[in-house]
Amino acid sequence: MTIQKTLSRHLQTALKNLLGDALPPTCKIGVDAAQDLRYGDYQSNVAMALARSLQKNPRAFAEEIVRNLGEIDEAEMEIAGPGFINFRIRPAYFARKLFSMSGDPRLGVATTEHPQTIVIDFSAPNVAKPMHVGHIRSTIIGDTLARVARFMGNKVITDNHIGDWGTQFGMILWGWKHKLQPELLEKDPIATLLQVYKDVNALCKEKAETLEECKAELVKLQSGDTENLAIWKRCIQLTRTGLEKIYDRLDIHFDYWLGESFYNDALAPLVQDLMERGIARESDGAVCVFSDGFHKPQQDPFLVSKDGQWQAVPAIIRKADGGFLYATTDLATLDYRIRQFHADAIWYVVGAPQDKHFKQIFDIERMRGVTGDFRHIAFGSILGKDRRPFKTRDGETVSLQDVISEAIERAGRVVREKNPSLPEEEQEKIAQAVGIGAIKFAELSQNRLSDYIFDWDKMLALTGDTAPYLQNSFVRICSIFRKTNTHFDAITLDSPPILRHDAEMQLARLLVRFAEVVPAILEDCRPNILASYLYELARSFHSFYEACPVLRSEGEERESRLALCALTARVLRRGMDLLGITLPERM
RNA sequence: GGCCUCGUAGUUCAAUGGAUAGAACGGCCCUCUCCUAAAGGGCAAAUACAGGUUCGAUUCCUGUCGGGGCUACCA
Repeated sequence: MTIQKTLSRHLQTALKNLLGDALPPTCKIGVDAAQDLRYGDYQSNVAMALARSLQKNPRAFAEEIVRNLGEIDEAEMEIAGPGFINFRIRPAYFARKLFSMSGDPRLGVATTEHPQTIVIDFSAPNVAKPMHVGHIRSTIIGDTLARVARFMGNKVITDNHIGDWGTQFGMILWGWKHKLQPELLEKDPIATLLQVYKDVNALCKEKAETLEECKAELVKLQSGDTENLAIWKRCIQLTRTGLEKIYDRLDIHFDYWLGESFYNDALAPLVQDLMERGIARESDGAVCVFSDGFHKPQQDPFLVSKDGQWQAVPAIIRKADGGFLYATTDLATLDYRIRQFHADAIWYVVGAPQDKHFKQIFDIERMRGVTGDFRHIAFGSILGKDRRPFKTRDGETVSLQDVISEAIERAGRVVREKNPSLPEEEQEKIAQAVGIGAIKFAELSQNRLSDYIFDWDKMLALTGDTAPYLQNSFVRICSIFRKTNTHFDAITLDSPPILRHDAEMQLARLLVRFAEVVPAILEDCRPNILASYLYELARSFHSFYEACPVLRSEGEERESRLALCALTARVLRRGMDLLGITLPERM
């Protein structure tokens, strides 16, 4: 059990003793890690929170609680400020926690009490278009959430819902037939397809007749024309091959690649069903679902004023021309995931601008009686230097491939400079771990909802609050263990470590919190709390490393410090694994 | 117009309603005979504005100003 929970239980007992039935059953007994060491290690606000409804003085009530608790093994308590109960954990208790943690492969992290089947939908690039920086957020955040959810004991299914059936295929098909240079296609399929798309797109703006021809190609494809289907399949295959290369480099993998086209046959029956059940109806020739969730302006995010009348913004599921849309496919996809995967939860890692779309989808499912934990895990936009979102429509943005290559190159320059004696092969491996780690960590250490400005130097920075800083702390530990006979994994403690130095205590304080931090990530799907925890841990380790000699200390102090290093290494490795970042043993 | 969202050091980002608002980069000082200096230790520097709720507000509510997004047949 985490320290947080242990202390919380103590408080609960005390409050029951004091209040009996007067204790509201829903009362959350919060115990938090203190933000400042002056106030101890953990703190609770219950006294202040309850004082008002009990008509008691918060400070006096806090004293009552502490008196009722009496002496506890774990910590000393004191009342401070307006009624905080501060806990100062006894070093011996920290040491005991570290001892039990070091014998646990999960490092104290409990699995979830209610394991679920969770489908996570992320990345989802379009066919025939390369991934650009805009895909970084969904891809990296989604992958980390999948890793964490899995580690917590859930059954996780990752699904790359690629855009393989959009209207862009009209242009691509036309371009394939009129513009394609086969030799270029061999060399770099995705870039060539993108160029074809861009050229045709430009051409369509000039010549209306080309646009018409493109539309005709799309209709042919959709009605099952053999030639067009073959080209379409080839495009998907080429794209997928190219994408897999990038995903491999990023060490990100999907259980399924069920793109939009997979659901084609399900769309017509779905619309039919929704109409028969009275959920969808025709409006202006299109088939729409008008959400019934809200009806008053101000409360309804889907209401819009049209011709002076308030009316709902519908989710259109069939166009007047009979075509289906994004919303239709998403409904069919959700059905499939419930039916085939038996999903309890479906998480969509998709940008914040699509907020309304998902509200509509989830609302329609509610109207149909489909239940589940559906979440739109939104994230902010990546902005250009001008603070405006990249306009992906023009295709003028930075490709993900370029970001990755540049990152590895920059890291490579530093490795060669810092560690010229290493074999070239190993230098290259380190450059990969450092470069890709830097990209991932830069993404994961931000609050997912904030917009941020794309900046090469920031995303690829190698000093400061970055992956290499964390990797370096691990490397320092490996370096210590290279000079002893044991590997850090082989360390087994006979007794709890000794914590005398401030730096040792601080490290201990952070190490035991790993078990509190990991489950908290999924409460709000925020990987950045893990990233910032790991950064803090690495910082604490670096301080410890400067202040406390390990190999040059003696006796039980040496053993104890070795144990602290070993445990730090294991927490770093597990934590970075949850973030999908590789830790090199030297750099 | 309506709805959503954001506004924090020079810059880029943090902060489940908690105590003296954290970092990083940049700037200015120190520290390699010592387990890797991709490091450590210091200094200066910020909550857009005005009200309200609360013992306590960067966080919740209202308004103003300013950015961005969405607002029926693209995905």
